[in-house]
Amino acid sequence: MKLSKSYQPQEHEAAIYSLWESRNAFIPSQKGSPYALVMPPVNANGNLHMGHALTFSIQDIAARYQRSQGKSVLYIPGADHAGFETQVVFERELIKTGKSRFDYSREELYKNIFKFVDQNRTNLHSQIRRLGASVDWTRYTFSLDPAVVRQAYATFHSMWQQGLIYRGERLVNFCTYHGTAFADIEVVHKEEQGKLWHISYPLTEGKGSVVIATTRPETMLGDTAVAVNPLDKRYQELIGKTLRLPLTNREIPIIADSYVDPDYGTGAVKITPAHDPNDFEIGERHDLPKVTVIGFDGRLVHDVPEPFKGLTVEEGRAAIINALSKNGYLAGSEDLVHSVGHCYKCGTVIEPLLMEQWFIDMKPLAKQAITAIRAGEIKFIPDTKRKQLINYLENIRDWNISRQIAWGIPIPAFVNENDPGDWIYDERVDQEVIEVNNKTYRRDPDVFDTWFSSSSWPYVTLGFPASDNYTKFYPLELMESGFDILYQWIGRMIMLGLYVTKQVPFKRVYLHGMITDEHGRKMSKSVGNVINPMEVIDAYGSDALRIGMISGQTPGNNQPYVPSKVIGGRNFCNKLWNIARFVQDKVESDQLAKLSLADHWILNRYDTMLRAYRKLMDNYRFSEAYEEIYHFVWDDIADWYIEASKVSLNPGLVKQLLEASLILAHPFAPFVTETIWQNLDITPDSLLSGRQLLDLPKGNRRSAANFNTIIGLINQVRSMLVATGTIDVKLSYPSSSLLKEHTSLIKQLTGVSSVALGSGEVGVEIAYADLKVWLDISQDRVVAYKQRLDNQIQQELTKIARLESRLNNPQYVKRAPADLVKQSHEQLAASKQNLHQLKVERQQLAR
RNA sequence: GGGGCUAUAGCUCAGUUGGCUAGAGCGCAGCAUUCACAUUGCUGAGGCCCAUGGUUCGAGUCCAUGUAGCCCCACCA
Repeated sequence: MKLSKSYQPQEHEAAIYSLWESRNAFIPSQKGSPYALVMPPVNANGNLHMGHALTFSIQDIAARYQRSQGKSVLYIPGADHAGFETQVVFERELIKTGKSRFDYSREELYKNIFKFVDQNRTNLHSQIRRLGASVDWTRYTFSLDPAVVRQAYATFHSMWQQGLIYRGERLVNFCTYHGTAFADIEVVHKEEQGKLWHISYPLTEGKGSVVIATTRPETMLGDTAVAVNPLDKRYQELIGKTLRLPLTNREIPIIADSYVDPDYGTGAVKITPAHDPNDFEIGERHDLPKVTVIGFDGRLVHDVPEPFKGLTVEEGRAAIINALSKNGYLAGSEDLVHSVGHCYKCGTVIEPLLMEQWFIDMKPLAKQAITAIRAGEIKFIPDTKRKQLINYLENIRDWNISRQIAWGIPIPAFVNENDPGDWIYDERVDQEVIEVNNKTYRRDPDVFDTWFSSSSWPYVTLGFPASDNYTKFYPLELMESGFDILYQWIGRMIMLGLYVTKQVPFKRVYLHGMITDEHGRKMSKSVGNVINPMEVIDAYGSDALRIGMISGQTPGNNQPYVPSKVIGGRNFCNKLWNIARFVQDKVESDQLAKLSLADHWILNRYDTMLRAYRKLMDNYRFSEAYEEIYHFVWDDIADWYIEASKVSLNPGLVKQLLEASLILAHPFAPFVTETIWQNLDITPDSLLSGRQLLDLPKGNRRSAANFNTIIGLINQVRSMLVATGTIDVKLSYPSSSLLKEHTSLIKQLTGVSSVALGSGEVGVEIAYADLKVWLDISQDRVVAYKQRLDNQIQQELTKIARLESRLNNPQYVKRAPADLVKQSHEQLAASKQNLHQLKVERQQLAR
């Protein structure tokens, strides 16, 4: 097919992806050493966003580059049921139809969400394809696939047996709107303006009272003690005595605990073990009863005096303050800013509530992980994330894995109907009640935290425990993810991976930042600055989006979405396209002619660039590697080599260079490079995808240097022409074979009207290295150019001064590496030579 | 309270173990244009690399302190 005038991505992308799939291009080659990476499973409840565009671009560039290195690359796609997240999205849809989750049984809800997710998944798959991700669809994994569930159960069971999982009544972070508990890590803390209330609790015996300070007066109804610091002189006498709890008349003890800070508030703290994590611990230490006064609906319940029963926490607070004040118990208040936990989805204040849940004892797991990370078994890009993760692991707390929602993997545990302490493991989760040893057991209605199952991702996707894939590809070479889930996913994968497989799950972690809008603000619907990656693809093409994501990108930092970078990428694709058009028009054979100076030059450039490119790609420095290939294609090939080819064509070499460039650019711009490949009759049956980098012959250095001199001279002439604003200039040159050979090129690229051999000095002289030419420009036009020359002379003089002082410094000569000193000498010599030339030229013009 | 990040051209950002005469894209100014490409070509302007001190022959890069932004963790009642 004849290539159109410019690259139109929309006309080719879909067909190209289908071609790759139909030719099994992304199934591991089985040749070469294995290289595996796994796509972080996409939440199956919405559309791809810019973060996905970034993450898949990075992963896919790595995957495609490794194929070009001859590796057997496995890149596994997947989706996550995303338990709570998805249920929230689904609920929002339900509310639009006038229903709520309470209109359905758990089973019905589960089925409906499954349907919703299933539709969404197909949509997501097509979006992943549009981004060009070279994933092996035959190994696609969904987090509710039997294998994933089986592994979650196996891990749960074995941890339970080893005592790493326990069930206990603890204070959990409960969202009263969503009706479920969360892990500590999922709670969002916000600074809020609040009040510290001072309340006076009278002594049971005798006169006097103790004034306590609290931000949550409503929980006083559940107080079971007041604590003071054992060393606090003010309260020394009172320890062991009792107080009468206002509004309830319950008697509570004054206890001593070193947790209490005598300098904060009044130095006396009310203790509510059922509603505050610290109080819970103090309660455990002092064996205090736990009085629950807030229910799972967020209302005051249970052991609460009548007037307050049924009020919300907020209403209760006001009512209690009012009652305390009326009865003379309120001793004052002060403003304070404190941090309050909120549900990360709906913003409801998280209530610490007593609840029985399944917990994982994280300390031993974290310890193993820290050891492995410290031993360097996992490389972090950037390395600072390693320190952060270790810091987190060192302070880790137990992980609550129970969730009170419908959408998720049911916990395979049953409790004896007649003995709440008798729990057994059983996988018959499709039954609510089972009989074991003539006893009736009822299923735990809860489901696993999604992260519990997704933390097994690196090995479940490979078919652990018994599969060739697992043996061959585990541990993964690369885990690429956003740094926002460093703790909840990366950390847990490492811990569970070590626990289950006895190996680290991956050798390298690459963490990208968040995509913000152009001014560094988070993309959010309410601000209205969200950009849909599919619309960017519609407008500029998939390759352009990938390049926009990757150029100027560094790991570990947030990065703004900058449209101009996408446009730059689009333009680059078009540049490749037009180089291909030139080849299609002008190159009729693959005959390799005798190498010209330009040929030697471009081969030299290729060699230099290829080495830099490889080194950068091997070190996951994609942005810089892209710059290498970008400048090679645009500056070297398009601006110089193709121009030289118009004068003198070496068909075989032009073609080879195009092929080589396409292979190099392919990881960044897979669609346009493959489209060109398919349309150019170069090896028609094969795909570009998967081709290995080409080694081309090296150019002769002297020949290359000679061509470089021509380039320099052309640049000088151009500069002069622009500075003098002249047209229709005749160029003459003294006898020189180098110049003679390139007269056409010089004429074409400078735009002079003629290039001819001349013996006399006409007009102004232009010199570059050992070449000189004359331009018939009258002396009076060169004022601007003279100014430029003067500037250049000045620059050269400062440079020489700097180099000389450096070389006159005996310490430098003594201590700097020898080759560096040698280089300085060379630079100085070159500078002096250059200065001389500039001066000669300047003198010429001065006449 | 603990941990971490950022500060470089008008904008958005690169700059690996110190060797920099500090780069890119976009933007800006001027010129060109039927010849692969206006998704173009050419020429150019534009920077006390946040501040101060230190280490070093040499610091954008390393160290310390400070200033200004930002993120994460945490049980300040």
